[in-house]
Amino acid sequence: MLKISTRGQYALLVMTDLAENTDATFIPLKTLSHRRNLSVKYLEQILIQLGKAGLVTGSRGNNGGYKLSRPADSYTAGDILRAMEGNLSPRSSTENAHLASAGNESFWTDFEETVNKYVDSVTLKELAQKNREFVGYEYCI
Amino acid sequence: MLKISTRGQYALLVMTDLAENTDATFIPLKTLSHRRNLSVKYLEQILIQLGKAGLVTGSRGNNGGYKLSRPADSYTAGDILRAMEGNLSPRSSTENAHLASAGNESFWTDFEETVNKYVDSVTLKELAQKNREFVGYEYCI
DNA sequence: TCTAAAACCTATTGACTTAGTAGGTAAATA
DNA sequence: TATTTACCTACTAAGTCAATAGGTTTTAGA
Repeated sequence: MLKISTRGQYALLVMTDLAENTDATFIPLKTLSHRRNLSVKYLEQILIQLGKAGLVTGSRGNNGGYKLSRPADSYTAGDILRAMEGNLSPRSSTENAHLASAGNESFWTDFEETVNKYVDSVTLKELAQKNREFVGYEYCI
Repeated sequence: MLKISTRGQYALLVMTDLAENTDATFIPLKTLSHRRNLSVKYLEQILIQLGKAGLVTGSRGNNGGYKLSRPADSYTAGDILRAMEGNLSPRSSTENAHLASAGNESFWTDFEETVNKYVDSVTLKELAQKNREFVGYEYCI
């Protein structure tokens, strides 16, 4: 159905939260989960996956938590979504012989390319900035 | 997972099959299903849905079948996919309050717009043409 | 008018995916 | 040593989706 999973969407949100934290401190899951009103256990799965993909760095124990592994402007939205969703191909990877009518193969590869090009045109820094603007506006009400 | 359902993919294939039929005759499901090696009953669901969307016209009884409702170059791939998938929004329509952090709202609306713009840039006629070229090539082996 | 061929309709199953929960282990700090 | 945190692994309940199946209605032709 051409949907990005909620996990992918949450990942994008949490990454913007981490991006707002410019100093090198770690932010614990508890704080992040509270900000987004999600269970710690659920967010955990997302951050562990982001960690395995190298996008965030975790630190255990007291004063531990998560932070971005790199500067915010070095991430694209695509980096984050692909880390959660796998590739962004509009076709299932389970090869289906019936569907392999290679006539419109290029339609699908171009489709995927279009999607990737878009999500890679937006940086995490930009997302965080927009988010901050919006939150600011919200607080002004 | 950003996938187009197999039904959507089949729909695109079947529509190209119908597009090759330039005269006004109806092609029965039996023929179409044989060409794509799919069960009649399964293809049926797809064509009924395409019919309800007005993309194909069915005729019952002897010598009945399906044909395109309009000339092939008046369809875009997007018309066909949306008829099968509903809208092509990368987010689920079931509103999730947690995810409504409108900061990156524009990211998602632009995402959808990018997808729609792409799928609407390809006409059924072009798809059918590519398919024909490929089949020709295949037969030459 | 009968018969066959076709579209059309509605339900169901079985496999898979996914959102969210839960219980536990390992590491780091105070 | 105790607390705080990340990290790991499993599970469940709901939903989606591909594919099958049994039936009804319409149409053309014999």
